[in-house]
Amino acid sequence: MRQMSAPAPSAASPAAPAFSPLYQQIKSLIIQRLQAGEWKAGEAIPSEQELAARFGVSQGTVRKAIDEMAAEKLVVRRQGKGTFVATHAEQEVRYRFLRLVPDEGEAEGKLGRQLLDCQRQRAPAWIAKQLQMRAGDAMIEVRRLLHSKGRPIVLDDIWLPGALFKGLTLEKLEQHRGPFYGFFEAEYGVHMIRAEEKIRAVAADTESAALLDVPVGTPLLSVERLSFTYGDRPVELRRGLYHTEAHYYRNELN
Amino acid sequence: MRQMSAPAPSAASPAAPAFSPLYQQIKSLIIQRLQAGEWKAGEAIPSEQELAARFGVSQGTVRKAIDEMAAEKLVVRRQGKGTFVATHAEQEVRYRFLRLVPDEGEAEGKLGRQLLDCQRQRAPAWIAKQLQMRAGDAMIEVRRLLHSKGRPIVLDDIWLPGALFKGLTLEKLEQHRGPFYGFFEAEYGVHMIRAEEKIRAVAADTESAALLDVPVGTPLLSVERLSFTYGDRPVELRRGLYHTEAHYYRNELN
DNA sequence: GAGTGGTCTAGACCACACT
DNA sequence: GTGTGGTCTAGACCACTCC
Repeated sequence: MRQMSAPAPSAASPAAPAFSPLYQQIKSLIIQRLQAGEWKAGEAIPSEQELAARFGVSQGTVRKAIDEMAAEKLVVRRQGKGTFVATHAEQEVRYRFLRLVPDEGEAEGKLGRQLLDCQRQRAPAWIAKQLQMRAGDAMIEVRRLLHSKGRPIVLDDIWLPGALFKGLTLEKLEQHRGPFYGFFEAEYGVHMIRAEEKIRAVAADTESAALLDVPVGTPLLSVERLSFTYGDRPVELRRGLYHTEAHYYRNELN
Repeated sequence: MRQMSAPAPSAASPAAPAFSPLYQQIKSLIIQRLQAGEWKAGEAIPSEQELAARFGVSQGTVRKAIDEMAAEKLVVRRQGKGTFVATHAEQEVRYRFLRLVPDEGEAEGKLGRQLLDCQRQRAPAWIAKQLQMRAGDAMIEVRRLLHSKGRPIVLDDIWLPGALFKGLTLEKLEQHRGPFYGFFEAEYGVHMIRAEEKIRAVAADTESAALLDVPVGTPLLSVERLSFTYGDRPVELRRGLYHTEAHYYRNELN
């Protein structure tokens, strides 16, 4: 592989220079292979030496590519062992995207899970738009409650593209233990690597109030999350209603 | 400077190995100088070559130290020009810590600012604890409103340690244009480099409802922010109440 | 001991900004 | 042109894991 240089001025390339450093190109190639499922979640990818040989670049260049991927949490480095495809199934990073923390005792204990519903539907326009599908396309909706110390804390409404999650049923979800994202990786090869959340304060309506066991009108945190897989493809939309009486949403600003 | 190696087994060092890579030591040294105010906000720090010579290490080692500092936004690299002390005063990063976004039109227009109050007080226990001071120590409280398109959106209550912000008055705050954090840097040498937020949904009480021009009981986002300067020293506590009818709090998960 | 990632070095060359 | 950060290389050695 050779450094891509700036286009010659005489060449017919009116717009994008399409230039990028070697290590970025290497990074893209590795991500392509990740996306293709060449290595499964939790497995080791080839060593830096081997990748360097394979791509015909120095180890330092591969290293810089992998450094960025580690920073983006696409992979995890382990000294002496290798570099591994990141997974939501591991103990340390379970509920990586859940920022809800109890007021007392930093470490949230085990969360109880109660599945309410799992239906095949046609995507309404506002959901289809965010998931980059067409209105009316097949979509799966899952609803569930999370409990902490026996009390309902989170009411989640989850929407998934039907094309990616063929055969997903309530039974399958119930059989699986642990977070959904670990299940999605193992069962459908869909890795959530990044998400955007829109947070608002709303009042509980009659249905959510009943499910969360609070009076109608109670202020709740509405958390709308759009999750992305490789290549910035949106693959999940969910809206959570959080009861923040004894919990809070924790965020770090840098 | 030489690599600090693991302690000899015979030496009397029962606990902490106190080992760290060279580039981490360099990073600490540079941060110490930042903290000491050797270079002011927005100024250039010495070139990588010069720092390497000064510390007696290779340029690559200094580079790695500065890479981390750039990732933590302590410093900003500019190719061809140099490396600069990060500042909240620059146009691009103003309101770096404010995550509130209007529903329509990603780019928040100019925010109107209305100062309500600035008082010297004694810190109550719950504030003193978070700011790592003693209850009863001198503290400054500032209250303000932020407006968007003429409507009040944010009600902020800000608490600062009196010892660090001597002579801060309502008049001084009013004279200054732009975000508080730029003002704090320029006037008091206090750089906010990181913050933690605790977010909940609450109901507007009579006072906040009046100030934000909403009915009592309206769900509001309560955002409690603890900001830190170098060395993880907490130097500001604020609580904001956000009206999220036409705005939302945007967050990115990685 | 062999294999992996982690650190450090020295030097070459490129891209960019100022003057 | 000079000086800055940005990329790439090649090689040495260290730290950790597993056999």
